[in-house]
Amino acid sequence: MTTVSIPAGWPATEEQARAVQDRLRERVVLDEPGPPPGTGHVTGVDVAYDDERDVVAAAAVVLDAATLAVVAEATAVGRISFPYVPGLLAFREIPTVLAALDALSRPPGLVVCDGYGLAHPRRFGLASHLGVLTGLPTIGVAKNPFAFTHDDPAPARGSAAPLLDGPEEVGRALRTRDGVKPVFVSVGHRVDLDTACAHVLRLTPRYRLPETTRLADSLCRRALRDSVGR
DNA sequence: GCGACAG
DNA sequence: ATCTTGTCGC
Repeated sequence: MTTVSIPAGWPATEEQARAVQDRLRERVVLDEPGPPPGTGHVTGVDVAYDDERDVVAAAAVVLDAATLAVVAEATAVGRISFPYVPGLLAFREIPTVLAALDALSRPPGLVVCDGYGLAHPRRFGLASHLGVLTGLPTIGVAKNPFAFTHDDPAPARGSAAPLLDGPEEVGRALRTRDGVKPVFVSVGHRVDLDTACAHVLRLTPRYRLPETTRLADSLCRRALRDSVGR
């Protein structure tokens, strides 16, 4: 497990953070299909907080995309680098997530983030931000529709409906289990939306949320507990 | 102007 | 995100 500090020059205000997003957004690549589902590695990243202690723990879990077997894991802890502000989530999570990714012994392949990519007020959510900084293909899978709208997908697993920001499609409400609330998929970097959804369906053989995020979630919570003991 | 709003 | 035990159900 590695320890990270807040990077020099990290935004200190919302205005600065939005300026960073506006600048980095130009580097997002949207014209690649992305890695074929079921091949190579798929990596889940997630973060847990202890606001009381000002500590954040991140985890990265690498799965074999064909079997969903875990092939590598890493964690990192650091200080909380930004308050939670809707639309600026990346500034709270990214330094520690980058450290966890760096600590992996295997290449991550496609990275699955908790949250959004293109589905973002300025079209630059956490998944897009992480993709631009690492160069890796990324997608976002969120549990809530944020401020976006969507029709209810048909009840069967695999059904989907556009996730809309006004008239613009920014992602997809994707039903991963029969009759269960959908997840909200959006493109991060170097992956198209159809491919992103195909990956998410392969990652949900049993539960609503992808195995990647389930495993990363439990690992970062454990790392947070272990960082102080309890 | 105010509230809502990924995690 | 987080506060939080047992409990109902497959």
